[in-house]
Amino acid sequence: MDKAYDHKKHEREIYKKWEGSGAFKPGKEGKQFTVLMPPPNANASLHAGHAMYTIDDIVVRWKRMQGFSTVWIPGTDHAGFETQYVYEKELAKQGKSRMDFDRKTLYENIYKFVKDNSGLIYKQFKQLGFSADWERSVFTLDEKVLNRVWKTFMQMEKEGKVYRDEYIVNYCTHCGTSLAELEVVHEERTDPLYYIKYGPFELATVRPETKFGDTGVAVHPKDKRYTKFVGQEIEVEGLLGKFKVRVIADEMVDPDFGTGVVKVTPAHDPNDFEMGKRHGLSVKQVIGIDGRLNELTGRFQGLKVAEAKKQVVEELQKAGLMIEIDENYKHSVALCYKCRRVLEPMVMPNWFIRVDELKKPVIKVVENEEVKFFPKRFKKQMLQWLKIMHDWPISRQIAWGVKIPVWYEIEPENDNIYVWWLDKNSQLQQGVASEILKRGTPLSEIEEGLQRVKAKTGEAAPKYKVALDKPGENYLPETDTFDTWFSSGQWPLVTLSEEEYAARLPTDFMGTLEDILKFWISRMIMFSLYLQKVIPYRDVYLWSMVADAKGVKMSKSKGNVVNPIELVDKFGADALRMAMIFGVAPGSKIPLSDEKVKGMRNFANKIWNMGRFIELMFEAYGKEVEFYKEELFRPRLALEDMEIIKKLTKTVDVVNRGLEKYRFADAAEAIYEFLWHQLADVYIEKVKKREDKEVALSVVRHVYLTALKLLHPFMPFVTEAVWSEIKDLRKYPDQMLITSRWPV
RNA sequence: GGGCACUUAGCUCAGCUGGUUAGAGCGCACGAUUCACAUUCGUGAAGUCGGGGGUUCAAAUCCCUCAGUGCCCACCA
Repeated sequence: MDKAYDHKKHEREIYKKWEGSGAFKPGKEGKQFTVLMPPPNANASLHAGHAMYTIDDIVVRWKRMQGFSTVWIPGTDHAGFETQYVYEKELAKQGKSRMDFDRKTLYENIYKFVKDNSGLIYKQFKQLGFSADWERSVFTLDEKVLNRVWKTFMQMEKEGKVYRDEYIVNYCTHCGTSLAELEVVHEERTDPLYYIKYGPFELATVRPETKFGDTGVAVHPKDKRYTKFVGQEIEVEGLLGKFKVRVIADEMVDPDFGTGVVKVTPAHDPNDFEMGKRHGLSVKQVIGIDGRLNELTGRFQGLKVAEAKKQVVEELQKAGLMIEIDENYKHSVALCYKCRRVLEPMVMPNWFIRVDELKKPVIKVVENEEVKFFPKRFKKQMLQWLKIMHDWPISRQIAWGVKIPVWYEIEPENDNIYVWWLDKNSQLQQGVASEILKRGTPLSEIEEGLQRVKAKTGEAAPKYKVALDKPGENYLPETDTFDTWFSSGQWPLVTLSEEEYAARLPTDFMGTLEDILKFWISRMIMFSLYLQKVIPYRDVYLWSMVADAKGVKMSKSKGNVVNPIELVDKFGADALRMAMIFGVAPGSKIPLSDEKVKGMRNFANKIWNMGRFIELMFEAYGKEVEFYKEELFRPRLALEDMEIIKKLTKTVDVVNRGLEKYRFADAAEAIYEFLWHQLADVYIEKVKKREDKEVALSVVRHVYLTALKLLHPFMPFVTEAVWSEIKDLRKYPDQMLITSRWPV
């Protein structure tokens, strides 16, 4: 054996051996144990967060050694919005944008992009030693997933759980899609608050540029100052001349804010939208999906929102309508979580799922702990969120995703379908579908270059059919795609085959990052209960962010991002894995530093050298030892022999209990302490002085081999490496550690 | 504004349902070492357990309160 453990010399080879032996496949015997891998983005490369999948691997290896028929099913996610965003950045480098492509081409290009960039993450997972059954890998755009997702949608549509509605959504004019509330990030900003003259009132607003879309003005019902105006139509002087709005009284207005008067712009503010709905105000859209003011804004048409605001403010001042400007107004603004631009609340048609009924059983299984959360506090977080969860907007206006299987019927006399498409010369065109057809453009041309279809909702909505294929001549497809979580939410049902449901559902363990608790965990429980009347898994273990040595969250802007693969190169996979676990409480941040990983590399080396020492001792004294394979010299054991055996038994116990409770650090620390400070520092030092070497060696061999098993789930490579180096000292020299029996 | 955590050695953190000298990893100081390992070994310094109050024979551990930090949610015209 070499003097020091060189991970580079062993890791690759050992992994090949495992994989080639079929060790990652479920055994034919034993109870089923199933773990699903949270699918990383298909085109992603490994980041520190992924390294935490180590926890899943520990559980899987542990159960496999315990004799369960264990399988860890991996997969990748198409990650709709995330991926399209990355792709568009690539496009921008070539001076192009998504607007240069029809939808079909854009999808195909992204598909190719993803294919070209996928595979890397699995390679990296393998470098970390993950023992998943790679041949079972599922991609969320695989045929079987698509079929399942469409089937689900059709069932929900049939049962009235799906509806279309005009709804105010957060729209990112840069990314070209609406976002669910969950995807919105809020940021505290200081912006000017404008006090303007507004008919008989004065009022405060941060968005004077939306004034063109005002259809009402609101006061608090109990605000005596304004009671006499309620219900009246008032005339307001505006930049485009005078206009009339109705005064409404609504509880939502805070009489203490500003002057206690609010202008109501239902098309461009979520609260105003709600208020408008309550009082029957009309919705007047003045900002388009391109982020520019539209034809209803006169000379301001075509200006981007920020520029429009500037000009409107100037003109209000000139017109004497501006009273004062508070420059230090603090409020939070909604930002796109991806591009960090300010979102534009916008009214547009969306597909929704009614969650009231669907979430009830979810709340039940969380409350009575059929699904258990580790650490426990996430149960509360989950319940809190489930209770306020409202209808889920599942449509996204991006090309990269699972298409919504719906077709709209174009009626000759109806203007309820609006389309954007690239014509024969690749020029972007838009207009009302029925009118375009009347003007002689064939439907086939629109379909060919189709970018987007926007169909009205409510009474004006066109008839539609739910179908995968075009149901008739005069139809245009829905161009929206499903929210990524709509497909990944069905993960347990698509990774397992239907024949396996009975045996492997619920699955046993789900370890994932806490920040997708609401996006993903909740939806999986919901879909599994709705579609199969079964919970998707019994135990959910949430891990937290991987942070730097100081406990600060890693981020590119702070420059403290650690690349796990570099650490693996430097110190070995075992060292990184152990560093992720050691000294980390469940649910807390995981501080990662070179020093820590280095320390664990030293531990790996210690393990190696203990093996080396034992081998050398057996070479020197082995001939005299009746060491019939892993047996102890029971009748001649010394007191210190009994002691170390007792300590081993205790360690087995602590490791088991730690793993059972998902207290991985407890388990890891116990085995670390035992191997290094009990076995190496104390017992082995005594062995050197023993006269009855044959007895001591039988003990050291037994204890060491057993301890290697305990350590294997945490540090699989080095343990497997020494295990194989000292094969002649073992009873079954050909047996691999990965499939050996867990000590009891 | 509502909720959930956290505040213990220089740093990052363990200390479960209260009970003998409060622990680990890293770091630090001093020393050792041809005999498995310098990716080593030994010895050691270092904490009034965020502040205040309470319960108890006994509190880092339970309760109240104050302060700070982090996270989740809601909302901000």
